[in-house]
Amino acid sequence: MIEKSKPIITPLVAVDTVILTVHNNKLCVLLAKIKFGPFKGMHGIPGGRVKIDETLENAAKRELLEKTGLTDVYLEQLYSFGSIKRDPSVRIVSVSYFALVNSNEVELKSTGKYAEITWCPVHKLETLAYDHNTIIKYALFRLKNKIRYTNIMYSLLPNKFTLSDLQKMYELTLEKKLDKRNFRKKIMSSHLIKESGIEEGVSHRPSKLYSFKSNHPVYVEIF
Amino acid sequence: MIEKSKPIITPLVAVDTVILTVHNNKLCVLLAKIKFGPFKGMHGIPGGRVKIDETLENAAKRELLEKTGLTDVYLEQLYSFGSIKRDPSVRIVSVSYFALVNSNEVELKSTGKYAEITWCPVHKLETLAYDHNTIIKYALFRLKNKIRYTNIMYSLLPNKFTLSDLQKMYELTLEKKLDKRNFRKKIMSSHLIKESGIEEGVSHRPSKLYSFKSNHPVYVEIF
DNA sequence: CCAAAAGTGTTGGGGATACACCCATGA
DNA sequence: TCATGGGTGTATCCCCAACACTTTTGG
Repeated sequence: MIEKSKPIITPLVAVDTVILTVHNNKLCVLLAKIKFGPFKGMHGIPGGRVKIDETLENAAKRELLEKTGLTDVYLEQLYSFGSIKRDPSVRIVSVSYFALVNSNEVELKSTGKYAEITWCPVHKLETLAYDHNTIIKYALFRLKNKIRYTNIMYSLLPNKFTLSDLQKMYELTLEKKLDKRNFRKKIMSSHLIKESGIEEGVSHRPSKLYSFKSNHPVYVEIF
Repeated sequence: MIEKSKPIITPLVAVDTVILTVHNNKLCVLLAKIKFGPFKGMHGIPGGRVKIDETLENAAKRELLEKTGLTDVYLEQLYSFGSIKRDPSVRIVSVSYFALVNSNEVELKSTGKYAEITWCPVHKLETLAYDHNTIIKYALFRLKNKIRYTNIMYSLLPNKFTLSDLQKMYELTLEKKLDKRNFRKKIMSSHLIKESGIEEGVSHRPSKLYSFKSNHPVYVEIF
């Protein structure tokens, strides 16, 4: 399987992962400051070469684990980008993924290749390395659509949450206010979540807590 | 950019294209009989390695041109498949595309790598080479969804067509009968097509001909 | 009793579905 | 005049959007 003494005439394969969360009441993406190469000093989403003996998804999971310490989150392949000069130094095809994480469960870790790692609001992005602005836009587009007919919000929220929490997630993602009564009707009629206790220690009427029935993707019309 | 005397430790990159059409009143996929390699003798969708100096989309267009002689058809990236053993002899990541063509405009051409090329009804598929059954299923899923909110049927039909022709395309793709009156109302209110003459030489009331206003993808809610 | 967020019902309009008959043409 | 497919309108239902007040708790 391994050929020797041949020039590389194939594009290389990398995986780039758009890791999204809600942090400080804003939809954010995980960015890393790049230490080496043509985009040294710029920020970008984490990524790296796919090893010969790992699947694309496993490469994305490896990246995710390194940067966030998380394993069981929603992860989905987005699109493959193959412009010839997206990396000016070498021909790389990037298979992009997007992940949804709950920022409270994450401790950001820098690793060898990156200088620092931060959450950056998706609507205040500087110019990023490679074609990463494009990739993030694509991820946001996909996310906006997908929350209308799946339960993938489970991956953005803690296990138990209030309906107001959930509504806020939808509002931040869709970038618009939603009507509270209609929102609740739709969510409840989707049967994706179940009651799961009562909030405590708040100085107002305590809300019911809910949790998703499934922590795996389920497809149902919601909106 | 080209490194010498190093073992290849990166997966190779290929493009596989699901070419769909309506032929003999059935939704069909273009299959090719494979001449060489581990799947010799089996059928599969056309594909091949991506060259170092061509984009993914251009690789798919090249494949399409070779097999069908067509250039200006609807072509969209589907998904990238990267199982480690999808090709048992070498690690290949396949970026899949799907295309819609009008079978009347196509003359199928065999080329070096493939023994024969045929249209095969998508619901009568044998077991194909690689993971090509999976890829085709994925393409059909995408197509079924996409015709509900885009004009991509333009690529499956001749330039001028009747509303009955169009309805038949939808029915074959969605695998269900549609109500004629409601279908026409929805299509007309989408404003995607325009009147374009009258049918001639039929032994019944001649139908109006229509054509798509745009032969490029347009997104509009239809169904 | 006040502040703060939770929780809850009704109405009206628009779009989708269901359904059946007349029309234009060639043979 | 008949066979063939082309072409059209209406009634109903359901879903969605719009909208404001009461409830519960802690301080």
